[in-house]
Amino acid sequence: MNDAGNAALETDPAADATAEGGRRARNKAERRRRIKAAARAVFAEKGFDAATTREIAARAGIANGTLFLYAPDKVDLLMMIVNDELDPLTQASLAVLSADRPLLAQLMEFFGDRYEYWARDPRLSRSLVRETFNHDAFGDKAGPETRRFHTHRARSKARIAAILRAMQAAGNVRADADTDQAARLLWAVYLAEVHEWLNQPAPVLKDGLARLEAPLRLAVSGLQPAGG
Amino acid sequence: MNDAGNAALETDPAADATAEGGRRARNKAERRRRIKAAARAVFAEKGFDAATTREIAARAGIANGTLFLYAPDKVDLLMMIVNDELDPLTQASLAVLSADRPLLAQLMEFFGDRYEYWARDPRLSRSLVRETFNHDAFGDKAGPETRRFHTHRARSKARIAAILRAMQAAGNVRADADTDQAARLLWAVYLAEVHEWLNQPAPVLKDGLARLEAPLRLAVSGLQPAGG
DNA sequence: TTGCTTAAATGAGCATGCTCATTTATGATT
DNA sequence: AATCATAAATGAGCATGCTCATTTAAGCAA
Repeated sequence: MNDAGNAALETDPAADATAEGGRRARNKAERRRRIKAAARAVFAEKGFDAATTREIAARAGIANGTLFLYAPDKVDLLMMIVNDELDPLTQASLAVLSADRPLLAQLMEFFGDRYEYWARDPRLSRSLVRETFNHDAFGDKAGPETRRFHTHRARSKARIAAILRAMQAAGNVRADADTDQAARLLWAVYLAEVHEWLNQPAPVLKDGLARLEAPLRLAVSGLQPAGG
Repeated sequence: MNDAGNAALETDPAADATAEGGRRARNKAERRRRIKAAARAVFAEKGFDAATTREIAARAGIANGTLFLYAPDKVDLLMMIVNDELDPLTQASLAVLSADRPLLAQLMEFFGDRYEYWARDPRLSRSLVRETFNHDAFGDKAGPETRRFHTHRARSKARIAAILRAMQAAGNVRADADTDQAARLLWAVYLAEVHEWLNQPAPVLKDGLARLEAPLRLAVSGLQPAGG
């Protein structure tokens, strides 16, 4: 990994500690990269529960204890990976929301992108959704990546509420609806449905989306302007 | 525990194996009782996570391994207790549902009973709700008490759907609504809200119910007959 | 280069949920 | 009562997530 690592060349520290910081910083970044890759691989192969932190550490080429200097617990390893993959996707999905298009269709697009992601590795997604519900304690025990996940989820929820407010201003949503409550409702439906969908032996994307659309439509119908 | 247990009196098996079965059956029942009591106590004192199966076994006066002859895993111990306490409550709540009274009020009563139960020991309830979401695997790995819990939950959901159908027949719910989907929606709201409520440092019953009513009202409004 | 300070890595070890080969109790048979 | 078959109980032991005292490496000053 470090091809300039013999003692003779090591006399000048600057020779190795270039550009982006010293050796420490670079070693740390490199290790984090290897840990992510190892965790990704082992989780994919074995699933979250069967994966052991020992195997992840071994495959990353580090000692067991070292792993826990980079992630406070196993869950945070999973969140680390999922955050990296899900964040850009979420950002893209949120960007195309608009006040001018039908609410249900937009919701289905937004949630559909997530369903598509979950469908790529349903077993791992099932574990993630499970851990999502754990949200244990009141923030104390959660690792940084777990917190990141929930922060971004809250942002998404808020963004949906904002769109609802915009639609309200445009007259496409009942004026007397509480948009925050409505966003909570919609998200609750999404969570419950995705949970149930992923708890099937072999979740199929299309089936999941169909199961989602029905209660979502029902929830949306309560938001229609009077006489809609 | 067995006061006729000396050898001299043991010559006649019938002297001890009375009424409700032989010694084996009675020992088993007695042990199950002690295990339940021990688990109840330890869970209440330490919370689910901090409670150890070793302490439960010790307090029940049995060996460690014996515990797992009576419950396949720790979660099933919790479910055993909760089922015993929650089942009568659920049955009573379901019994008073009727097609003639306002939907929202009935839902608030039904879910309110559960909130009241959860509020008695929020820490333990939090763990239970968390495990509820685990519903791991496709039924394979779940213990009998865990399965009992989910069966009864499904029954409750079905009962709500039935009430919705009755209300539909009475003209109090939109004729074109899918009552099964509607029940799913309502239950999803309940789950999401109870989850969020219990994840606060000190959940207060009234607050929780207030937070529940809002999105529930919204969901119900989508079920009103046209022009309601 | 030599010390020295501090950050980082290490791996033995702990706690705990659960298993399983062995031991013990129970009930039936003679 | 003696013998046997089977159900049940036992506790040593395993796997694994995580900790922490100890060791090693990195940066820096002289």
